[in-house]
Amino acid sequence: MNMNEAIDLLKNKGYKTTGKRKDILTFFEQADGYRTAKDLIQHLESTYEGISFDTVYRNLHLYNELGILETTELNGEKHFRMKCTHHHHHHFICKDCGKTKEIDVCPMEEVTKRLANYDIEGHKFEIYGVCPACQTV
Amino acid sequence: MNMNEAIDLLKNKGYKTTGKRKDILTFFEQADGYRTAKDLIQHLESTYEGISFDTVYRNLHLYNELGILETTELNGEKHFRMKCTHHHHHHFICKDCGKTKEIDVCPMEEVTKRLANYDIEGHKFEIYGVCPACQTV
DNA sequence: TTTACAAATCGTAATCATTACGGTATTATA
DNA sequence: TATAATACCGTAATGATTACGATTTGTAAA
Repeated sequence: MNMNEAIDLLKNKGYKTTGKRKDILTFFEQADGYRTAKDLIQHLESTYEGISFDTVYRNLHLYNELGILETTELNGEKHFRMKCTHHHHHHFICKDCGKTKEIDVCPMEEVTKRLANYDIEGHKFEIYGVCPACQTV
Repeated sequence: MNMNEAIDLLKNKGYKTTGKRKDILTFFEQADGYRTAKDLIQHLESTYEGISFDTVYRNLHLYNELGILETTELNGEKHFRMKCTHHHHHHFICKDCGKTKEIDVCPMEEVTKRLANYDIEGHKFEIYGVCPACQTV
């Protein structure tokens, strides 16, 4: 998902494309990794002083519902990033900068075989650590 | 990890084995799956009316540090279960009853190869859904 | 078995992320 | 440009978790 696809999606669904909505998309497009609501608020404050929590969280939820953003929970805080739409994969997540690296390994085919009578609704596979750019040594 | 191992560990480390601590262990031993702090408080209330949040959370953290419990974050709430100490594996987690099923599949060997310059500190692989016992059909 | 003291607990307040809401402003489009 | 639906603001409420001074309790030495 990118900026233009997201804006088209908003328009097609009848949502208004406000300046704040565009700026939120730009923020995540440039982030290239996971960011929190707090990160976003801090970023938006420079342009929109006193922006409301309501606006931020409402739009994060909207984008999540529309499949513009994907989310994960780390350290008791929700993190968001632009949704990867091209093919199924997982992520290494850098705990310092939040940037992600695609991992094209998924063991679900094998796992599904072993859970014959289970109703599988989803799965999560994430690798945590420090990316090369953030290593101080 | 089981009740007796946990109590021995507490004693060896110089922690006191109070009635509440034992009851918390019993609760998780019988749970056979993930439970929240709220679940635990509700259970303890029947024996210890007005038990303090401090007591509950302090002991959950202690048990987590000592490797008696393991934890995961679901729906914005921390969930705890007795730690599996025998060998490395992952879990299917039933969203209705919290019970888990061991999954002896872990793709980390392959993943490690693909993250040569990355400092890997941990990973999470969980499968979510409904277990056979909770399926209403 | 008392005593002494560190550890554990209580009762409650504070914190942090998130959600909710009534009133106002803005956007899309007719 | 008028209109109505949508978005936003300012702020209060919620829910999980953390924190803290005062009090109680286990443990082990005397």
